[in-house]
Amino acid sequence: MTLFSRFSDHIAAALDRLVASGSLPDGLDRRAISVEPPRDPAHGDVATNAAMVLAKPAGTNPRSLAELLVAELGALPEVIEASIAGPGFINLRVADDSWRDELALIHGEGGDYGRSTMGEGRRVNVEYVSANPTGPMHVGHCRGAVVGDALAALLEYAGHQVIREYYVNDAGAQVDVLARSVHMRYREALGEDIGAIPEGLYPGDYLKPVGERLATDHGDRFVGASESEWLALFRTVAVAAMMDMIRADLAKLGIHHDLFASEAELQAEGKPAAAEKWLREHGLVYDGMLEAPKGETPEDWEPVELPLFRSTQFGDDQDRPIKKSDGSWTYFGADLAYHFQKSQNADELIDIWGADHAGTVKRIKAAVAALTDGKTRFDVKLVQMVRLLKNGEPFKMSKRAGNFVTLADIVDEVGKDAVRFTMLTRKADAQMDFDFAKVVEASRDNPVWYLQYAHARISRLRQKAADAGIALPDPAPARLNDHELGLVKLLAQFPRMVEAAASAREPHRIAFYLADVAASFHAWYNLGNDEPEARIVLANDPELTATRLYLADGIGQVIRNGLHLMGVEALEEMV
RNA sequence: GCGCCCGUAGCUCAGCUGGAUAGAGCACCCGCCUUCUAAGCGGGUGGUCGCAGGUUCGAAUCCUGCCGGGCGCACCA
Repeated sequence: MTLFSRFSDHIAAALDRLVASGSLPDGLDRRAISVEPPRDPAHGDVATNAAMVLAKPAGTNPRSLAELLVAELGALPEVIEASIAGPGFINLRVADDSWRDELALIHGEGGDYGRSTMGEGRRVNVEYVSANPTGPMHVGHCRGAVVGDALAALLEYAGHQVIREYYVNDAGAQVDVLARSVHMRYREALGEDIGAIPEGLYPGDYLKPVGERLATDHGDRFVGASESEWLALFRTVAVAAMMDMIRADLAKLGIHHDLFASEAELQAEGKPAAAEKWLREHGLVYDGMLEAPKGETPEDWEPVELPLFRSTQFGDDQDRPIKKSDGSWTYFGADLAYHFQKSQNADELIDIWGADHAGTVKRIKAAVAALTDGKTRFDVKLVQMVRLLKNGEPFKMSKRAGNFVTLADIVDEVGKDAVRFTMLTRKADAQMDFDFAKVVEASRDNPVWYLQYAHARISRLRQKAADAGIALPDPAPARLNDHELGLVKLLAQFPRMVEAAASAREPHRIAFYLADVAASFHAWYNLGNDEPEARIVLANDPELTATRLYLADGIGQVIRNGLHLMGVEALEEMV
């Protein structure tokens, strides 16, 4: 058990004893109690707000409750000082041995140090990427892909059962456009001069191989045929090819989904119709007139009666159509059924969307609330835009039609690790600059590099000791000095960071924490530049060398665990 | 016009779901440095947390109203 979770238990037990002795009423809500390191290390190692949070409901004042708690907590063997500060904080100073034990725990648990049972096995469906199957992944998809993937890993590590899902929009008009575009390429493959791809179709070269394959497989029988003869076939083949391409792009980023849900299959199985029926029975879908769009009304606006979902009943601004006037499902109508389907196999749902879809959050939240009776927790995480730069200047995209900066381009340019880490160095809902030059720069300014450098340096230290022929006895943790124990205290926060990041669903917190760890490691290492006796590898003191390597390895372990969560490789040496 | 997101040091951003004296990197200033192989190291200056109210023991954080920026607002996706 980690130190901070043990102290949570200590505090809970102390409160239990106060309840048992009649000093505190039973049944108080303890969820707001925090157990965390104080901002200022001078205040101690562990602080809790328990007295302040519980005083009012307990009908007492923070100060006197704090005094009772201090008496309890101060009696613990591993607490060497318990004091009350400010309005009622309880500060605890923890015995050095407890920190040494924590370092041993890091070694003992290895890759599992930081893993949590917080999620209690709850099934969480994370839907991310879900790019339309009409072309390769481009930069706009990249950030959401990384954030979703890192969040999935984080939730898994924090004790959830995670389903990584991709919704394939293979039923809408855009895939018909794709099929027609492929038909052009098919004719081209058969020797026809098709000229420029007409406006409105997908012009990209990536459709050529699809056309060629269709030409090979089917000859010229669809050249002059009417669309009804080939559209479905071309659509199926094209979507499959696009999804292969998208999966390959995602694989470059190290992303693999568990499940690809097809909108077309969903519709073929009658899921939207079933959802509509259910909603109508509950008075949540009715036939009504669609309101004109807010703001400027389009000139060609015509009122029309459509089946509308009562999303206003759940906080949306207007009721939303689930079918178009031609009888086909709207995107929302199908999406509603899709979320219902997801909710049947998961306890919680998370969608990762681009910020340009912010306007549709309310309606889909309304739909999930309606269909699950408000019982399924559902979060939509909006991921903001990424601005591409090179040395601070806007990155110019090629002007060639149909050419854009693809995800594959970016990964090929700077590597998977730089892409993934950088995408996680901002809150998802804040805009971000991605500078091609800076993310691969070998300098302090570049957190990916600085972090991998720290890890490589740690590997190098062990190598150096071996090269110097230093025989390493068992480490003697008692010889860790205060500065070094301070590093252990920072490492001990990793499990807390995992839980906090997972419950806030903010994987970027791991990135900031790791950058902090790396900076602290480098500072420690650099002490040896001025004072030779502060070096980690000391030929004349094998025991101290072993002790310091023990700490260095602990730092390396936490860095590895954190990077692993982010899907970034921990390097053994810089190349 | 309405909705959502954002506004923190000169710049780019954190700030652990309401805690203590608001932090980091860059830039700037002052030192140091041919190193545990390494692309530097140490320290310092710098803030009315957009503005004004409110909630309470306590607010950058929550609520309201303004100001400023971004995104969205059709049966598209």
